[in-house]
Amino acid sequence: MATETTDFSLGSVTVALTPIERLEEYLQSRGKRMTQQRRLIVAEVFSHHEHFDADGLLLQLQQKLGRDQVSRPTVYRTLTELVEAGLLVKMDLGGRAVYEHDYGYPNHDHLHCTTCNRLIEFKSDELIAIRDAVARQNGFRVAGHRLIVTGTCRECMQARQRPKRMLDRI
Amino acid sequence: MATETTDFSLGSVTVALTPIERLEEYLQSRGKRMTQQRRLIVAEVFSHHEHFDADGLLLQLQQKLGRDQVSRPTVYRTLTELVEAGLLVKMDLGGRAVYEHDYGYPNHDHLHCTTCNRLIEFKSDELIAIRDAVARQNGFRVAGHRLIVTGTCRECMQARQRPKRMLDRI
DNA sequence: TTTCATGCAAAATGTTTGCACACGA
DNA sequence: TCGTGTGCAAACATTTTGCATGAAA
Repeated sequence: MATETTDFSLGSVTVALTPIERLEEYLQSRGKRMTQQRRLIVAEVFSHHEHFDADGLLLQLQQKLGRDQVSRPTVYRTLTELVEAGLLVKMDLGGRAVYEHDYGYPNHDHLHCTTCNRLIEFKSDELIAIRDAVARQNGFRVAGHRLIVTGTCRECMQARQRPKRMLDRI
Repeated sequence: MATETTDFSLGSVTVALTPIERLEEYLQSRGKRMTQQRRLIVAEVFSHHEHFDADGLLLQLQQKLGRDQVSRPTVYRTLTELVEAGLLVKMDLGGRAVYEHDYGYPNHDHLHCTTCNRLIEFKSDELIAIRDAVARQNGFRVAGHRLIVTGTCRECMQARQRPKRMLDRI
């Protein structure tokens, strides 16, 4: 505790528009339309701050709204749009696409526990500085980055040490 | 040039065994067998240091050896083994699995040009230091990491500025 | 009233698997 | 020989697409 002084925790970013308003703005600028399905998807996606995939989102929508509100292709198409609109970021984790909030939330990176599959977020300005220095040296124009540190989280390490109480979290 | 002093270039690591010998050792320790197909795959994979995917490797094998030397499932199964054996590392890039050498080659990260799809390698000890500090603060046991910086490489930036000479590299 | 978006079913993509036969130790 | 590896075909999981219908602007 004494030697670790840098703060890797996340704050939040104040934004002028709600996610739905932000999407509306984006859609209008492209001659696209705000639909009932897009509203439902954005509302669900931004109702909590967790990482999710297309299938999980579809399931949530079906459970909360009934089976016939939003179809699978529309979920995929809308997720692509939300990424284009800057509301979400997409990352590839073990073959499937995982999404998380990018709007109203600071840029950050992840610790990925390969035992319980949890993602822990952290933020580091020093990392950005290194990234930009490397890019500069290579004449590379940075658009963004994705850092995923894989390993085992505290809970799973402890669970491994006392194999009495087996956690079956996925 | 004057302000950039840190060295991000890669060296190489001297190893006692050839990749095939290293695989042989791994296979024996597990009661598995060295086969003609595994030999062919390892030889092809380590004949040059480039990033590749399963499909590309299969194509290379078919072109150099004829169509009936190694099947697609065997390529996939063997790639999985080479990762387990520590000869290769696997990463997910835009939905598909991409492999690269891990044996006889230092750990490193990548700049990914989204225009020409090229991967530029770099190495940074400072990055490792930050990674480990974050992990320590979270009680996280690090197994490894994957950092991919996305953007546009020098050549594609230049090509964009003078749209005369169109590069059609993929 | 004209686009654009949706849903359905089917296709495409990338990867994995069951099973009979082949082969290495 | 004995058990592991292979190839084939089929299954699989995820994501994308063509097309007719439905709904925003």
